[in-house]
Amino acid sequence: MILKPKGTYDVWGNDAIKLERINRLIEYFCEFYNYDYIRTPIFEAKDLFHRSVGDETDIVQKETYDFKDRSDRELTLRPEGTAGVVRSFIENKMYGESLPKKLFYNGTMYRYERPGNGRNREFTQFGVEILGSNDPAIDAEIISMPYRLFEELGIKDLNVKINNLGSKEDRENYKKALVEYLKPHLDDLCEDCKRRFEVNPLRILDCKVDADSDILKNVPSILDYQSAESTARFKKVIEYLDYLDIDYEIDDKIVRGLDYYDYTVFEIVSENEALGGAATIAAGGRYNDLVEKLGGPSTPCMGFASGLERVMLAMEDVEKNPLEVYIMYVNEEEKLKAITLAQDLRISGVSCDYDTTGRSLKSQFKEADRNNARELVILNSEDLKLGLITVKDNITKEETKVDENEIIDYLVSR
RNA sequence: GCGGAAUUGGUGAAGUGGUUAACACGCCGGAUUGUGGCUCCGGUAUGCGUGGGUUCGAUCCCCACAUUUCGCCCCA
Repeated sequence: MILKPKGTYDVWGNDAIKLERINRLIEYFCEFYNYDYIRTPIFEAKDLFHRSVGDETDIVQKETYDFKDRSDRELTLRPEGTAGVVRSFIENKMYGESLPKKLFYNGTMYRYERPGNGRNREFTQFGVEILGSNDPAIDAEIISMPYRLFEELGIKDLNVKINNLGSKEDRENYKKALVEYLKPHLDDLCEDCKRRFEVNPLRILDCKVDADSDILKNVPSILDYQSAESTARFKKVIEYLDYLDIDYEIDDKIVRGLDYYDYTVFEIVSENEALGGAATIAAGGRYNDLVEKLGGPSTPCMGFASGLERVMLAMEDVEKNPLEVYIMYVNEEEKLKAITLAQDLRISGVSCDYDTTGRSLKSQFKEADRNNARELVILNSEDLKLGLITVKDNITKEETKVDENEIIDYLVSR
């Protein structure tokens, strides 16, 4: 038997029902928030991700699927969605149109990782990007939109964590202060943090091992190293979130793993057993320098991405929509009637089905119940001769004999 | 990339170096000669992750690989 490649998975059964529901809600939300759908290629030039996500990040260092095509072009399966959208924004000169450009995408991403619960090599992200506005109201919308979406999906125990990384200069100033502070304590940090100290000291804030140590508890806060302008901006974001009635928690230890973030960054976390405790189901932030860095005009942007596999895990099981009509028959004459009746009902907008495995009538009843059928049509040769069809309400168990010519209208009306 | 655990039928699972690998659920059929969901009876086609090895003999022991899962790393 040939098995699916490691880190991939099939969506079917209850997961498929969940995914359909999520996708429908995404489209519904995006329409009402005025986002336009964008689809970009699943593979892009390798350089795009090196220059956007960052050469030194783990994602690019060890997780991308890189390959050469037959003409030796260096390509990479997209590990995230923002880079492609920004590339498309520049390449198609969308900056020439009315701004801001509000876009959403929903598709598969690829990272060569160790698979685990809610973590796959091929996974699906839904995300939103707003290009061309630095209004703090955008920040508030980018945070509140997925939050409301998750609420609508019935996900409980949502928690927003938010931080302000400020401008590049703000971060450089902070980095200096942080290094200064940590230097004398270096020996007391875990091995990973010693490495991070050299490569990317900001990420030490993320460390789980040392999180409870006094060293990290007393670490200088990045919020104290912001310019007046950045601090005022962040205050506005917070104010808007308050007005939108979003629960959040300012966490000055959040630094994201992608290099392009600045100013507002956030995570939406779900406390959920299926996810093994707390798991980030969406995250994002501002990236005001990225468009320029990739060769476009200076354009402030913000976006988020949400891993649909994790969203599915955080959701309760969903019931399949019940079947409206199940048609039962035993002999060939009745079967002919069943087939034509089924077609007529389906065209009339009534969902229905009938047996095709030669089951006994008893089993057909069971199958109808498995489909949660609301109405049972029980075909009977004797009745058919009189032009009658028996309909049984599967909830009240009441039976009615309906004239053959009125059966469609009768079932549509119910 | 590092470390641990797991892998038995449609599903959940018990079990043993040697004739028919339990039990439960599900499913199918019958009792009910065309109206079920309860009950009872019966059935469920060469099934022990894959490939090697040890052995007279392996589902059970050894090795490798694959997949899943937990922790680390990282992230959605």
